[in-house]
Amino acid sequence: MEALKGDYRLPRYQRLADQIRDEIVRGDRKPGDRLPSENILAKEYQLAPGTVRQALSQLVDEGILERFHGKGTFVRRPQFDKSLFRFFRFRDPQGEVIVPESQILRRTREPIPSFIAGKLKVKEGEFAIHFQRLRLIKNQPVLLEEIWLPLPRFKELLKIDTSNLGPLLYPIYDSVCGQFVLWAEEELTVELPDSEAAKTLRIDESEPIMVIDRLARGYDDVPLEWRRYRGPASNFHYRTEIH
Amino acid sequence: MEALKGDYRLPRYQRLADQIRDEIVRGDRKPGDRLPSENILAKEYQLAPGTVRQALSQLVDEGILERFHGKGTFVRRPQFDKSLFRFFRFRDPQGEVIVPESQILRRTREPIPSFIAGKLKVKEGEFAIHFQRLRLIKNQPVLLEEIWLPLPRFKELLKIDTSNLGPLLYPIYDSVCGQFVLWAEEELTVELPDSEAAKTLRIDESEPIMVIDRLARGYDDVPLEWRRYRGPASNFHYRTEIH
DNA sequence: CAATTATAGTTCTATATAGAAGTATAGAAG
DNA sequence: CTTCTATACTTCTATATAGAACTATAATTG
Repeated sequence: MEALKGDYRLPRYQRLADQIRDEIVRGDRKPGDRLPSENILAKEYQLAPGTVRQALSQLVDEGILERFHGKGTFVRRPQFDKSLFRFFRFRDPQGEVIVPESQILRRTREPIPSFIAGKLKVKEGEFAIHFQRLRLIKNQPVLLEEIWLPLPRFKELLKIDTSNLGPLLYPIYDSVCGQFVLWAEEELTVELPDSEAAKTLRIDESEPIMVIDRLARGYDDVPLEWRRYRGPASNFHYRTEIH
Repeated sequence: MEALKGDYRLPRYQRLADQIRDEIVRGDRKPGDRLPSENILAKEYQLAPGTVRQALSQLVDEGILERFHGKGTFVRRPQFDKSLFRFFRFRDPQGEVIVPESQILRRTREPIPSFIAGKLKVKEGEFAIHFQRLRLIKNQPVLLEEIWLPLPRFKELLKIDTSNLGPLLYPIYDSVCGQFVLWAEEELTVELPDSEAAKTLRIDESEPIMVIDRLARGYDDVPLEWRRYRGPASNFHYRTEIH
């Protein structure tokens, strides 16, 4: 027999949804966990089954839960295997998704630059993890990646071995740090590379590069990761949907 | 006393939602129209109020209807005034939205090129409207636009005066042709301009340009419009969200 | 042992009902 | 005329209930 927390003036289904979302955000319920059945939740909270169902429906719409007829309701686990590159939008000239290899150049712990601190909503001077990765296709560099992760949250990442990290970091964030990327915003510009980037990408400094800044967010829209891609603009192919 | 059409094996709320969506797609109900109240719909179709409400909720989620507490349920009208450039994603270097003027260079009726016919799901050789627009900021060309519209659907557009067309075409599609853009997909590449485009944009042929292909879709995801933007890649700023 | 059947648990669909809360309008009161 | 009040209509919240449809497991049957 649980009690609903939160503002009593809000509708009951809303308060229940808030409460369950909170349990997930705080880590009390983890991706893959099954929730108590609708009927059991109804009894626990002294609500009608329909009210419970309405609360769960809202969380399903938010992408936090998923339901399976006859099986149960579960905290949603990202389908990294299914849509491998949910956020990876680069394509070859034919429009097919490319899967470049990845090679980690650096992993350091350093004070976060103020520009990125602002994006990640972190105090200036805080420490962060800084990854530098090179993405290659047939040993030809195609992308240079700078990745910044705020530090208390991702500290486990400093411990693990970087050599056997695959190209997909988001599943690692999930499994190692319990951090869960739900959506992201990206900004694209075309620039000329600085001399260091030109050298790493093995291009001339006069060749334009595509710059993609991404801010990835988790539950509650909290900023989790900032990254910047840089690669030769020629043969670049980016695809997106607007709703 | 109406009867539900559609496959009788589908749930009733689904059949009702399909039916109402169909009425909107066919133009029997137009943006801004108010639907009969939930109770009246329930009586008309011999359904429980909750079942009707579930059907309407689905259409609200799809973005086709909107509800107002105490007022009624309405066919959604796009908020062109509110988010002026819902699909316009170019920004200045500071990230602010730019509103370039627009100047229509051509409006012709011609056979649709096969590449675009495929995108618009139209038979090759069909006729279409082809707009060519130039977008300028302080009389400086920044974008060249090619717009293709399939012809039976947009025939009213051939009649109207092109001189007083504003920068926003989608409200025109809605008011003049009853066509309603709901979402779009875009593909970005960087290329070198052909000599004609270079001349129109007043740039050198060696200066890279950003190419954005957009396919805009309406109810039922039917392709409505194909357009291609081309503009100097420098000072380009594109922003999007991925979910 | 393998295949079928029964059973219990889950979500899903649907009905019926009641009152709260917001909106618009007509009429009364000042 | 302006303001308040009553009324009717709308969506919104909530309860209670029943059975369908789907899943997993245990028990039974061959």
